[in-house]
This record gives sequence, C-alpha cells and structure tokens, in this order.
Amino acid sequence: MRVTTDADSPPAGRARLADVARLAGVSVGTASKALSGNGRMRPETRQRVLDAVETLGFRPNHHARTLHTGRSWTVGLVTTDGIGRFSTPVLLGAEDALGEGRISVLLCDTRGDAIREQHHLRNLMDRRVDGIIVTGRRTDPRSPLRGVEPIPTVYALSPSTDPEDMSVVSDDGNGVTLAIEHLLATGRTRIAHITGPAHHAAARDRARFTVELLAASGLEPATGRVHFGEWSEAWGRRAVEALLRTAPDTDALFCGNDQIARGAADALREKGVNVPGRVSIVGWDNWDTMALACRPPLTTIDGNLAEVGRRAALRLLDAIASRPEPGVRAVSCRLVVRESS
Amino acid sequence: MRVTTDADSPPAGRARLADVARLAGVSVGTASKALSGNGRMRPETRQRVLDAVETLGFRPNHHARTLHTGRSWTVGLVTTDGIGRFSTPVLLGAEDALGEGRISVLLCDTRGDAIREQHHLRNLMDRRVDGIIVTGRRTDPRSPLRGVEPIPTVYALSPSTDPEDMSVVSDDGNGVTLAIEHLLATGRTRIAHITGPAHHAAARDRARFTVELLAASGLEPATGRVHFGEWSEAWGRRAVEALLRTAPDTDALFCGNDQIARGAADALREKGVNVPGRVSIVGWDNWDTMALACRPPLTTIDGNLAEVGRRAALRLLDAIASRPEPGVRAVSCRLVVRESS
DNA sequence: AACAAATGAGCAATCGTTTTCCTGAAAGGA
DNA sequence: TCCTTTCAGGAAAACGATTGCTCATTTGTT
Repeated sequence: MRVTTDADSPPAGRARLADVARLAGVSVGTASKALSGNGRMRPETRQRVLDAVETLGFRPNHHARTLHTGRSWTVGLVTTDGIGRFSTPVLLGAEDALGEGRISVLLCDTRGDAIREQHHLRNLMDRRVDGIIVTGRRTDPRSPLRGVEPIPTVYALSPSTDPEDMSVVSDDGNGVTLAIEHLLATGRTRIAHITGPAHHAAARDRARFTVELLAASGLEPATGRVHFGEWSEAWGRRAVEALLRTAPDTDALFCGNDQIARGAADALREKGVNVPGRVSIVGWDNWDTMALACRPPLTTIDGNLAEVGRRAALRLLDAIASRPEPGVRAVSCRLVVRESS
Repeated sequence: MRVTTDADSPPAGRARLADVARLAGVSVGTASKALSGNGRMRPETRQRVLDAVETLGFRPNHHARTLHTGRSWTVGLVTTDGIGRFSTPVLLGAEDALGEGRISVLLCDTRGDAIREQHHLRNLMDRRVDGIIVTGRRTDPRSPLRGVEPIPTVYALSPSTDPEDMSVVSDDGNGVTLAIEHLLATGRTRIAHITGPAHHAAARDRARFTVELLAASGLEPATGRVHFGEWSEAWGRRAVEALLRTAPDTDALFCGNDQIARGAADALREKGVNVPGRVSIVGWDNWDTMALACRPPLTTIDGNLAEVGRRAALRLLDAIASRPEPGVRAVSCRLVVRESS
C-alpha cells in the first residue's frame, strides 16, 4: 500500500516510472520510450525525462519488466556436487562473462542429489531464467537435465552424454600433449604416469592420451603401464617408492594431479633423488596451494577452468540470442613451467 | 504474443492461472485463493482447481507474484573477493539454510572492487531482493554496505565495523581456548605460536588470545613472543628452524593456520624431531587437503564456516520477518584431534 | 416464516513496465 | 492553398498473479 498524502505529492518509497513521467510532464509510455531509446521524440523531451530520473533516483522494477518481456536477465548455475576446487573457477569465469552481459546468476547447489536437482530446476523455470549452466566437479559425462526443454542449457566441465547438447570442457588431450612434449623436449624418455582411480574419466583419458602420445614417439611408459590409484599425496609417495624399485632408471613423472605430483616430489626428496636433476615432475591442475608449496615448485598443466566457465557463459549467451550450436567444445590447457622440470 | 487458435483452445506455452481457472470452471481470483489457501471455499471447488493445476502442470509465475507482493524470495550473496577457500563453506551453509526457506541466492562477486560492489548492490535492489548476505575471505571488519538502507543485511565472516549491523563470525577466542587447553591437558607447557601477518585480524586476534590464555596459566609463549609471518608452509618451515635454535625445549606449536602447521611438521620431521612425541602441533582451519595430507595428520581448529553461513542466513530470515536483532554473533569452533598432538 | 449472519465465489483494481496503436500537429510537395 | 508524410507524444492493453470488496446463496435463529 503506497502512502500518498494527495495525488501530486512526492511518492513514498521508491520512485516509479509514473513519478518520473509526472515530474517530466510526459506520459508513462513516453518516459519508457525515452529510457529505452525505442520511440522517437524531441531531444529536449528525452532530456527532461532523463533529468527526472536523475532527481528521483529512479531505477526500473526488474520484475515488472521481466513480467512483460519474458526475459529475466538471469541464468541458473547448477553445481552438481558442492562447490569445490574445480567448480569454483568455472563459476567465477561464468559469473564474470555473464556480468558483462548484465546477467545475474542464481546459484543452485544440488549436492549430487537428483531430487534436489529437480527441485532447483523447477524453481529456475518458475523464475523464468534465460538459461542454465550445469557444472560438476568431475570430468565424467553426466546425463542431461530433464524437463527444462525450452531453456538453453550449457554443460561446463562435465559434458552432457547427449552430443546434441552444448558442452564446454577442458581439453585433456591437449594438456597431455603439452606435458609430454615438454618432457621429451627436455630430454626425458623414461616417463612414468601416475594418476587417479581408473573409474574417473579424468584419470582414464589422461592415461590413454599419454600412452598414445608416447607410442607416437616410439616410447612406452617407464614401467610398461600406467599407475592408477587415488588423487592423493599419499598415493604419489607410495607410487614413487614402488617405482624406484621396479624402474629405477625412470627420469620423469607425469602425474594426474598436483597432489600426486607433490607426494611424488616429497618421496623423491626423502629418498635423496634430485628433482629435477635426475627426475622431472609434471603435475596437473596448477592448484597453487599444491604447486607453489611443493619442493621444488611444480611444473603443471593448467586446465584453464575459469576460461571453461567463461566460454560456457558465452555459448549460453549465444544460445539465448537463438544461435544454437550444439556439440562439445574443448578449451586448451596451459603448461606452467616451474622448477620441477 | 501468446498464440491461440480460438478463445477456448488449450494455450500454447506454459499454463497460466487463467487456464487453470477456466479448466476448473472458476474465476482467476478463486483459483488463486484455492492455491494460496487464503479465501474460504467449498472443498470440492478447491479440489477442482487443484486437479486442473495437476493436469496443466501449472506453476505460478514468480515475477508476477513478486510484482504484486513485493517479496522476491531471493537474497543477494555478495562475496568481497573471489570465492575462496573461506567464503565457499560460508556460501554453501547459507545456501542450504535459505533453500530450506525456499529462498534463492543471487551470486555477486565483487572481486574486492568498490565500483563493482556498488554495481551489484544496485542490481540487487532493482531485483528487490529480500535481504543481503555479505561475506569476505578475511576476518577483518569491513565497512558497511552503502545505499541499501531498507534491505536487511547480514555480514558473515568479516563483521561490519558498525556494531548496529548484524554480523556472524567464527569465534577465534573460543578456538584458541580449545587449542591451548588441549595442549595443556596433554602436558605441554612450552608452547610457541606461529601465525600469519600482523596486519590480518585473524593473526592478531588469535595471537592476543593465545598470550592471554597462557598468561592465565602463568605461562608465556615458548620464545617469549608470537611469531608473525605469512600464511604459508614456507614460513612454517622457516619459523621452526629458527625456533629449534632459540628455544629448543619447545614442546608444542600452535599455528595460525594449517599451512603453517604443515610446514612446521615437515621441518620438524626433516630435523628428526618426533611429532607428536617431542613436539605437538595444532593448526587452524581444518582444511582437509592440508590437515589430512600432513605427516602426521594435523590436530586443528575447525572454524565451522558452514555454520557461520547457516547462522547468517537464519538471522537474515529473522530480519526479513522483521525481528531485527543487531550485533555480532560468534559461532563456536571445534577441535579436531588427529595424530599431531 | 421472516430476518440476520455466515459463506462461497466473482469482479475489478493493483503491482510497474513495455509496446502497440492512434491522434493531432507540423512540415513538405505540388 | 491543399494534400500527403513525418513526427511527438498520449491512451490503453498487455504481462500474470493477489486481494479487497461486493453480491448472491445458504444456514441459523427466534
């Protein structure tokens, strides 16, 4: 209930377009046109409206506008489980790119729960979001969202299993290439690959690319096989200990993530093996708290996750402007050379 | 432009309340009342409406509702710089508590830029958010938001400098008490405190509480003073090396965060000093990748950051329901005992 | 049986913009 | 001078729900 003492008194609360119009001596419609730049009008009229906007501190009501135009200038950001180390940069990259487009982000954390996901999706549809970005912490493909048909959706980091959907991922093949070529270029040939659990796509893919790429140079992994394990420092240490026994002539370690790499570096140092003198190490993720704290600081592959988020947002904006381009796009990785190689 | 072939045909696109009403054979107003439970009506009438809702898959338009009622069921979550290790759990805790209240979260990352902050605030006001939660990555008090007067605001993690604002923080004093009492209870008396830079409130406050609490037991820090430095492992290592020279009889380290603690643990191990045999270590943050990967796993103080977020959200909900309770509330910490003590 | 009270349901105003007509008036051309 | 364009600006209909008010019916009371 807006309180006004009489018809022409200054309005209580926030100024409405009607107040602006009255002050400028024009109709509401004209005021609207003056602001949107749609209708034609005398420059001085427009200026009067603009001045009135200034004096009253008028800001248009977002919901009224959305109600009429159907565009909410909002996108839903659905994170599959928690907001972790991987989804955070994606999320920030997306928020950044969307902010440029004056679009706001509704955050939905599903905690990996399908019920909660459906719940959030209905909410997003009720709020008439212009689009949805889905991101998870793993690179394993995920099943597409259900029941959001008319709303453009982009999958970031974890691609959709449906190739007709839009997905943006980090290019693991490219990352492997950067790492292996760097090691070969610095004269290493007996390269071991230590990585995470085989049931993670990230581990499997990187391992496969590694083996293929080594084979292309007539090489094979130092121990003849890839070492799957966990994404932990402890696994890195254990793997190195085994490695020093089985293949003591190994001259480089390519690790599936920075934690494994750091564990490996620690184990080597404690065994008196010089890094990078006798063994080079390359990690993956460029996770600063690991890579920089490592002794020596880690050479590592940066998945450019913020860029993945940015690109996902840009594709979403394209799709919203109805230029749908389905398919998976991969963002190149970056090799960050530090002292471990 | 909604396309209908004739007045009574099923509507294209999403169902509106008008469609529900027509199907149920009642007026729009009655249908609305049937759903909100506000008006009185014959049970069978209500049921007809409910059935129609079901058949049409009707979901109310959020913006239309907000436009009329003024409540958007949305809160803005403003993070001061990035979304880091500290703001993430706060954010998740808040999102969780707000989700219970069927409220959505608009994410605003200011990147520490005042211009961007103002920009986001105006946006939030345009969207008529019901409330705002402000969070940062430091515990240093921050200046209150400007120009959001009528909107309830809660500061999480970094309190507002204005005591009349609502703030929720982690209780550093309590954390220090837990840590020191644990060390004393396990027989340690020559306790050193190694922490971050003195220009961080987190470092200063924890140091002050530590000195006070030791004094209360007739003790003083092992070296007679607190060691300020950085929040890094490297500083932890350096500090320990200095400590072993100046005060070799030190029997416990209380570190300002887990990174320092981990660095300290590494340095001690490498000097052949047994942990926890000869020296106990307690860290702060319970940051799993540090605390669990540490050798030995770290005893540490958990700031319960998710709970800080939850409590901030709950206070905000209270304030929205117009029960304003200004002031700073502190969330207790938790001592997580592992093998380093 | 007659009148008052309670109840069920509809009408229409409202929220604040956008946008589509539509109307005068001014300007231009013959 | 008269007729056709162009132009400025207004009136009003959306957009989709909520809610106060009104008006018939029932129901209840002597």
